[in-house]
Amino acid sequence: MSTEIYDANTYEPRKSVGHLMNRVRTAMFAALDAELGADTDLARFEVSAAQFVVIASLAMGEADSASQLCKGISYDAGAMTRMIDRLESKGLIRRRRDADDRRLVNIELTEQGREAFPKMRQCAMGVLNRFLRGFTQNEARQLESFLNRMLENS
Amino acid sequence: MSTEIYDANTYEPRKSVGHLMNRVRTAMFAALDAELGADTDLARFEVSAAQFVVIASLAMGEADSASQLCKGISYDAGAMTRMIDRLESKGLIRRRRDADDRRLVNIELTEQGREAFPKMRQCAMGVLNRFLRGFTQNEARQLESFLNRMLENS
DNA sequence: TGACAATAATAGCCTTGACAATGATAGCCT
DNA sequence: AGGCTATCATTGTCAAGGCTATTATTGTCA
Repeated sequence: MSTEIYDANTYEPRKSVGHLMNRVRTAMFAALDAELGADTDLARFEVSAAQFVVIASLAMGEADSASQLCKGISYDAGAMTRMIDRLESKGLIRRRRDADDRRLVNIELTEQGREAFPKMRQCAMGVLNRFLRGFTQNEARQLESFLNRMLENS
Repeated sequence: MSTEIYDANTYEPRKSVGHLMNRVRTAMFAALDAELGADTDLARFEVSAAQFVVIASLAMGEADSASQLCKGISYDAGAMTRMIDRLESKGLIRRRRDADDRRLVNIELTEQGREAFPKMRQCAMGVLNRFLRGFTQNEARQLESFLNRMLENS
C-alpha cells in the first residue's frame, strides 16, 4: 500500500496542487496590488501586497524586528532590508537599534502606518472574500488547515 | 446573513488563506528547485521549478506555441519570450515559425527535452507528495478543487 | 581573556517576472 | 485593395527576491 498522493500514472503537472497554488497566489497578489493602488486613501503610499503583509505583521504585534519579520513570513533577509527601506521612505514604519542587543533593528509602525493599516486590512479582506466566493465557512477553514499542514510538512 | 468568509472582527492577515498560500508556494518552489538541482541527470540543465512547468505543458501536449503556454499557465508574454530563450539555449526546446500563421512561434521539445522530462516529473511529484504527507486522497482532491474554484473566481 | 562559532542586518550581484511600447501578421468589413 | 482592429512575439525598463559575502555584535568555551 502507498500513502502517496500522486503517482507516475495519474500525476499531471498542470493540474497539480503545486501549479494551481502558484497561479492562485499570483492572481491574488495582482488583485490586491490593484485594490491597494485604487483606494483613494492608500494610493499615495503605493503599497504592494507584499508590503501589506509586513505592515500587518507589525500591526498585529507578531514581530518587532527585521529577523522576526523574516521568520514570521518566510522572507529573505536581504530582501527584508530593502523592503524596510521602502516602507521607511514612505513614512509607514521606523527603524530603531535595539538597546540590549545592538545587532537587532527594532521596527515599529509610525503614526501614519497605524492609521493606514485598517484600510489596507479592509482591502486585503475584500480580495480574499472575492476569491473565496461560493465557499462555505467550513470549506474555508478546511483550506486554511490544508495549507498549515503543508507548511508543517516543509 | 452574509456570504463573506472573513469579516473585520475575525480576519488575521497572517493566518489567512492569502498569506498561507504565499508561504506554501514559496516553500514548494524552493524545494523543487533544490530537488532539480540535486538530481544527477538534471543538474547540468539547471532547470528551475518555473521552467519545469513550461516543459511539462509541452510534454503533455497542452500547448505548442508561446501564447498557448502563456494562457495555459498564466504567465506574462514578455517573460515567456525570455523563458523560451533560456530553455532553448539549454537545448531542451526548439522554436519554429508556424507556416500557416506567421505570428505564431511553435515550440516543441527537443529529443533531449523529451528524455529529461520523466526525471523532472519524478522530482516534482516527489516534492508534492512530501508536502502532502498525511493527506488522504480525498483531501488532496478537495484541495485541488478549492484551488480551481478560486481561479475561477478571479 | 582570547579564539571561535552563531546571529543580525546589510550590500552587491544576478535572475526573473510585470508592464508598456513596438512591429509583424491575420481577420474582417466595406 | 485599403483601413481598422486584434493577436502574437519581442524588446526595454523597472521592481523585487534569492544568494553570497561582509560587518558588527553576541555568546560560548577553553
